[in-house]
Amino acid sequence: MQKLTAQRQAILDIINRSDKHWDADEVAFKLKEKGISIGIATVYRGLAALAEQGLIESIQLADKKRYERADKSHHDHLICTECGAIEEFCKPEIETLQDKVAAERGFKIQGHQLLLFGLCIGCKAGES
Amino acid sequence: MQKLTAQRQAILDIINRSDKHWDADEVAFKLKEKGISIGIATVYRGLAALAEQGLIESIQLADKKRYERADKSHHDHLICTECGAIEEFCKPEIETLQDKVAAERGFKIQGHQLLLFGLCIGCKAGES
DNA sequence: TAGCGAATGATAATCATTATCACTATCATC
DNA sequence: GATGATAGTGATAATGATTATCATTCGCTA
Repeated sequence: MQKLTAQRQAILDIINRSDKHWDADEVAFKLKEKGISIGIATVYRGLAALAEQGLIESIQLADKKRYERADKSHHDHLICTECGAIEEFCKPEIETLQDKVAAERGFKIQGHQLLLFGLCIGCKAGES
Repeated sequence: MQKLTAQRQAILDIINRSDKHWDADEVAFKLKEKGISIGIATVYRGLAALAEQGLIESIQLADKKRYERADKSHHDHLICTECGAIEEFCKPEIETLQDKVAAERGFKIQGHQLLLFGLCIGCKAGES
């Protein structure tokens, strides 16, 4: 049984207070900044536990995992390959089509991940 | 300028001859099996080069990259979280919606990745 | 108060991937 | 044919995110 310990509450608090997509290091740094001392392994375990309990959301990028607040409606992500900015979007029609695909194949969906890679409006403007 | 060296041709040949989704280790093992000796770093570089040239396709999973033949029409993937099987599907309507989302935000799409996670038909049947 | 399961923290280990570096192959040009 | 420029190779060290280990500690319940 997972526990919501003081350390995990501190992690949750940081993530809940912003719209950022945090990685483990950033969370650890923020904790240090706030004068809270938590081992890096505990940060990783805490993030995994919170995500498992549905208290935060996780997205898996190529190199690392990032976590964000869970109290938002479901959405997917646009990722700028130039500056790394992460934007969110919501397109229920896409989800509907995904469900249809899965149903056609007798596949029981547990989750999905849709990432769109490209240039955000700012980086597109700065392109040669 | 990228070159299609003998090593890279050997790698390409392996991938083109099957419908598997290969990771670097599997390719290296297959090469060894065929009596071809290629350094592991060269396998990684070869796979990256071939993908960059569009001769093979790459998909980024959570833990590692996998590569597959490029001479298939575009598709996305269903991944069984139980047995690791990778199925392919094609849903042009989803791509259209993705383009629409990007256009709405002035985002210039370079690529995308859509993964559906769940239980394949076999594993679903075997569930308790 | 004792005992149990879960969590913590420091640190070592893992694993895919990338960097380094000395050397080689290819190819155009002198 | 020699020379250079450029890219590739292979062995191996390094990187970086994450996970495992293990002794210790916390919060509970019997």
